[in-house]
Amino acid sequence: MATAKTIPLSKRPLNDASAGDLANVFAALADPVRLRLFDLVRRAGETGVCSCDLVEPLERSQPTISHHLKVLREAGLVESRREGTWLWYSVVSDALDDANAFVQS
Amino acid sequence: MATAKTIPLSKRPLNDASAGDLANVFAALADPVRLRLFDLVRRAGETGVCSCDLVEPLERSQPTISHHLKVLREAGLVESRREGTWLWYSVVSDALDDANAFVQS
DNA sequence: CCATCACATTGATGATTGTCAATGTATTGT
DNA sequence: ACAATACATTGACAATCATCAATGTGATGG
Repeated sequence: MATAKTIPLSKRPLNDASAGDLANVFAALADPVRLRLFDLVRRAGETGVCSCDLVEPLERSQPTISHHLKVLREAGLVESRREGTWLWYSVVSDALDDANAFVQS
Repeated sequence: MATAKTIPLSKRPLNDASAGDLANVFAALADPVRLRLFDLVRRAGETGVCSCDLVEPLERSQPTISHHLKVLREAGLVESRREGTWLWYSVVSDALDDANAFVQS
């Protein structure tokens, strides 16, 4: 007899926990400035981009950019590496896998 | 000589307008209840699902569900069709195309 | 016409958010 | 040690949001 446990994960409706996790990722992308930030970081590839080069093109104050980068970092979408006084941001690979799977199907 | 106009759209950094549109879509998905709502509606296929069947599984009040469905509708992700006193919700096909393209690359 | 059912709208409340000026904290070069 | 640079944190404010109780609206059936 078929029980809930026999239903493959992908066929089961979203439970509250997974929905919460996914919603956090989408929330990180739910702001124009953060979307453009992520886009710029992603374009920079493995090398990444210095956050000092992100303030001007986005026309926001330095604290605002810093705040948005923190949101992206805490959502697991980007990571930073110190190089002297600079911070280089790059995308976390596979960070968008769940989001991708959800939006795809 | 290469000018900005010769760069294909997909290779250009996100401008503010497209970022705003995309952010609106992600904002609609940035809530656990709405994610699960969208998931349930999508699972219902072309037929769609009566919104009366969405209140109980999500454990929210009827006005709250109604509010979230409105958000999804205004984001262009779902549409509704009247059937007597009921409203049947179904997904708008291709509504996630832009989001998919962004998350994919 | 009236009661009922399905759903939307209103109004209120507490929580979260985007933004910036001011300030704090590392790190580097002198 | 000091000044300068890069970035983070704090504190404040207006705006938006998720939620629900109460109420409104529109369709159906008797």
